[in-house]
Amino acid sequence: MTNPPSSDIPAQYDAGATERALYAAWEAAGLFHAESAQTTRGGGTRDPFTIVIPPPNVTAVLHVGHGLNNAVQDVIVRWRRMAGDEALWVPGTDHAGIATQNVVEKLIAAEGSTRFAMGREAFVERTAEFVRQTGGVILQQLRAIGASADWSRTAYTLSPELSHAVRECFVRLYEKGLVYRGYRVIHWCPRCLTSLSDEEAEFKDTHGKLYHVRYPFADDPAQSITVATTRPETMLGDVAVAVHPDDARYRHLIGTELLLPIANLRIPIVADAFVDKEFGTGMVKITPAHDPNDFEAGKRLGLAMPVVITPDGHMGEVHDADGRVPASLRGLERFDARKKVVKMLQAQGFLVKIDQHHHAVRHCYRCHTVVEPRLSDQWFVKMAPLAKPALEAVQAGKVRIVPERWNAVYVNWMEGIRDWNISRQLWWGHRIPVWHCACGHDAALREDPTGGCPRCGGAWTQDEDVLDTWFSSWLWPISTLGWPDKVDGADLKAFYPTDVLVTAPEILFFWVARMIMAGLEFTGRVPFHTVYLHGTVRDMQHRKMSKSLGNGIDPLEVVEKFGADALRWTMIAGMGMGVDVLLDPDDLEKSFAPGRNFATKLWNIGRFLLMQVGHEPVRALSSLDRASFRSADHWIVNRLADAVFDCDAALGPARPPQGTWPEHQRQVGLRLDAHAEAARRFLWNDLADWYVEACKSRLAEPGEDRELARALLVHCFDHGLRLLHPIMPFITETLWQRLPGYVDGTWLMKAAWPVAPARSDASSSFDVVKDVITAVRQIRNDYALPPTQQLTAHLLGNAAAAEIALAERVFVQRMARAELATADVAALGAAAHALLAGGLEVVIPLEGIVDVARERGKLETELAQLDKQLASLRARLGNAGFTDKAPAPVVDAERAKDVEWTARVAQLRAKIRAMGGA
RNA sequence: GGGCGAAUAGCUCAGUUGGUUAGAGCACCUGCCUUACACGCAGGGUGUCGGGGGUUCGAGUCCCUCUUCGCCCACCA
Repeated sequence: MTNPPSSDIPAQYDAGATERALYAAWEAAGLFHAESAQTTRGGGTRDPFTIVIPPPNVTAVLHVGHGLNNAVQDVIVRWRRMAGDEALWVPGTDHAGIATQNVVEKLIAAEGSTRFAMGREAFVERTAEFVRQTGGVILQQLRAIGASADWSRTAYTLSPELSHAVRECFVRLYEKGLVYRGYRVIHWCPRCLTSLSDEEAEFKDTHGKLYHVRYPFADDPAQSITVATTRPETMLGDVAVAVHPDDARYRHLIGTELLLPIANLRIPIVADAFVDKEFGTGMVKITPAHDPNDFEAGKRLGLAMPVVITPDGHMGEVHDADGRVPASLRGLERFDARKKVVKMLQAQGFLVKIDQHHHAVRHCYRCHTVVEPRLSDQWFVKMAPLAKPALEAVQAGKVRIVPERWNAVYVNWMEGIRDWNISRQLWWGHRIPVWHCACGHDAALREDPTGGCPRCGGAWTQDEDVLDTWFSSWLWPISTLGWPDKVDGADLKAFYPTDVLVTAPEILFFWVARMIMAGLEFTGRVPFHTVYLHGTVRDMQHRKMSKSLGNGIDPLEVVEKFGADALRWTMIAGMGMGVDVLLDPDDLEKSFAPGRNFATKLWNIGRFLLMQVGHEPVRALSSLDRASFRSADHWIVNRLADAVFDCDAALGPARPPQGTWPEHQRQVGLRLDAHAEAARRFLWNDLADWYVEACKSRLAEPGEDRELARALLVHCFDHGLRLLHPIMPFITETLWQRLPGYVDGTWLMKAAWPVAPARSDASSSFDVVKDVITAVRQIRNDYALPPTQQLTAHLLGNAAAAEIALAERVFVQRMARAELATADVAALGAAAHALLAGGLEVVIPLEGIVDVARERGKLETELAQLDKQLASLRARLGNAGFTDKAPAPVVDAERAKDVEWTARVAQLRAKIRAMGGA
C-alpha cells in the first residue's frame, strides 16, 4: 500500500497546487508521448489515433476560444488513449504572416522606425527574434488547462522542415500548372499594403451612399445620361459606360461618346451582358482597374485599365492614367477624395442626387480597413481541379463534417470555388520560390539557384512576394508528420491520415477545405475522417468575446480561481453539438459554478468513500458472488453498465469502418456534453445519492456484507472516475491514485476505458424501494414535517400508518435499513410493495399526498390505448398480408412494432398488478 | 440575390427511424447545517413544443404554408 492514509485527504481540494504538480508528473512520466512503433501501421498492436492542433498564431495569448477548442481536443485524445489507441496530439504554432508582421510593425513604429526604413532583411530578422523571444507563450498556457499534447513534436509553420513542405508544394503545383501568375483586380488592403484572398476580405454590412452622377454627351453637352456609384472617386478611372445589349432604351446610344466629368475625357457607351437592366438607371460606369466586375468587362471589350489609386489608398496617376487625376485631387486620401469629388460634381452641376445605400463592403480581416479592389500582378492557385476530389471525399463519406448543417455549406462553397490568391506583398512568411530574369525566363525552384539565369546568364532574382499564411496551414496534417522530407518516415506512416480535426466553423474554408484538398493532392488520402466544428464562446448578449469589446474571459484566471477541471467541465458539459457556449465575463463565479460545484462534490464523494472503505484492497468485481448481492448492489452495477453504455454511445465510433462513414453513422458520436452528463449522473445521482447512502449501515459492521459493499463502492468509483477522466483529468487522477489497491506508478490517464459489467435483472426491486422513499419524502415535504419527526398515527390513523411510520424513521436515516438487513431480494420487493399499497389506502382520503391512484389510472388509460392501437395495427398487418400494396420492409417494421407493443402491454399489466390491482 | 438552418420551461439546449405522463443544466420557490459535501441535501414544473393546414389509429417528430430569427456564399454599380 503506497497510497496515503485516507484520513490525510484534505477537506478542501486545492486545484491550483494539485494540477500543477500532476501535469508535471504526467509529463515527466512521458504519458503525452506517442510512439509510431506502437501503432498497427508501425508494426505494433495499437490503433493509431491522431489529432493535429489548429495552430494558434505564434504571438497569440490564450483566450477562452482557444480554451474551448483545446479542451475538446484533449477530451477526445484522452478518451482514445484510455481506449487503448496510440493517441497522438500534435501541437504547434502558425507564423501568422499579416498578424505577426502587424505586431512587429507597431513595435518598431513606437521606436520611430518603419519596415521600409529598416529594410527587408533586418525587418525579417527582427520579427524572427521577436518570435523567438515572445512566441509560443500560448503553448505553455495550454499546459495549464491540461492539454495532453506530445510536446516533443511541437511544430511551427516557418520551421525549416515545414518551409520545405511549403516549397515542395508550391513547386509541384507550379509544375502541374495549378499555380499561375495573373494580372487582375484583387482585394487590396491599403493599410497592410498587401493583396488578400477572397476569404480574407470579409463582408461587413455598411450604411453607404449611392451617388447618381450625370455624364453629358460629348457632342451635345446639353444632353446627358445618369450613372450610379458608391465610390465616386473611382470615376477618374472610368473608361466607358455600359448598357445591356438588349436594353431597348439605350440600344441606339451604343457607340456614342460621353464626357467624363472632372477628368474631362471622352468615353464611349458600350454594351455588355453583365449589366442589370433593372438596377438604377440600367447604365453602369466601367472602371476596369478598380472593380473586379468592370475588369472582366474591360477585358472582354478590350478597354484601357487606368489605375488611379496608389497602393496606400491615395489618388494618383499610378498606371496608364496620364492626365486623369487633376492636380487638386492628386495625393488625396481616398475617402477625402470621395468628399472632394462629390463637392466638385455638385459645383459643376453633375451631381443628380445622393441615396442612402445599404450594402456589404469588404474589409481586411486583420486590420478591418476597407479593402480597395485594385489591378495587380499576383500568384494564384487554380482550385477547381483540387476541389473536385475534396468535394467527392465528403460526399462519399471519406470525411464527415459534424454537425451536419456544415456539409451543405461545404458543398455549396466547393461547387462555386474560385481561384486562390496566394501572394502577399509582405515580408514575414515563406518567400515565393520563383526566380525571374529580365529575359523573360522564370522558374519555381526547390533549391535556391547558385548562378544566374540558365537561359541567358543574366541576373536571376527571386520573387519579392511571400505566400499567404494559409498556404502553409493547408499542409499542416502532412507537414507536421514529416512530409515531404520523410515521406517514408515512421510518423507519416503511423499517424497519417489523422483522425479528428477540431475547429471553429469560421475557418472551414480558410483551412479545413484546403487541408482536404492538399491531403488528397499530395498523399492521395484525406487528412482526417472527421471534422468536428464547435461553437463560439459568447457573452450573455450573444456577442463574440473580443479584446475590443472587453468582454473576454481569461482562461488562466478561471484556472487560477476554480481549477482547470472546473473550466473544462463548464465548457464541455455546457456545449451542445456545434452550439455556442454562453458565459458571463462579469460573473465568473456564476459562469463556472457547474464545474466548480461538481469538482467539489466529486472531492467529497471521494473523501467520504475512501474514508469508509479504508486501505485494504478489495475483491475484483468478477470474483464477487452475485447470489449474495443486495438489491442495491444489483442496481448500482446496472447503473454502471448504463453509464458505460451511455458514454460509449455519446462518444460514438472512433473511426469509420473500412475507411468510409456509412450514411447512418455520419452524425453519430462526439457528443461530449452527453458523455459528461452520463458520467456526472452516475457519480453524483446514482453512486453518491443512493448507493453510498445505502451502504452506510453496511459498512459499519465488519463481515462479508461489508466486504461486498467495499468492493462495489471501489469498483464503481474507479470506473466512474475513468469515464470522467477525459473531461476532468486532474481531480479524477488524484482521487483514483488514492483508491485502495492502487499500484504505484500506474496512471488513470493510461488506465483502460471501462467495459460495461454484466447486467442483472434483479435490480428492479431497488427501484421500488427508491419509489417508496421518494413517496414518503413527498409526504414529509407536503406536510412540512421536520426530518426527525415521524409520520404519526394521528395523521394517518390506521394500522398501515405503523408501517409508514417505521419506514419514515428508517428513511430519516437516509435509507430503508429494514430493506438492507435482509438479503432476500424478492422479500424486499414485496415489503416495499406492501408499504406502497398500504400507503395508498391510507393516503387517498388525505387527498393528493401520494397519488398512486391517479398513477394507476394513467397506466390503465395507456393500456387501453395501446390495446386499441395494437388491434388496429394487427388489422393492418392482416390486410398487408393479403395484398401486395404494402412494401415488405414496412410490414417488417410494423411486425417489429407489434412485438414491441405486445411486450409493453404485458409490462403495463404487470406494473398495474404490482400496484395492488387486478 | 443564391444556399442552409433554427423556433420546445424564465435562460441555454436535448428529444436518434412517428408510439408510455415532452427531458437536462442553470435560474427560481419551499424545507433542512441529517456525523462527505450549504460549492450541499430533500421536495417542487410554472410548457397551447412559433401560427395555420395536412398525412396517420397516433405528430414536438413527417408534408405544405405563414411569421420571426440566424448562418454561409455572392461582381446590383
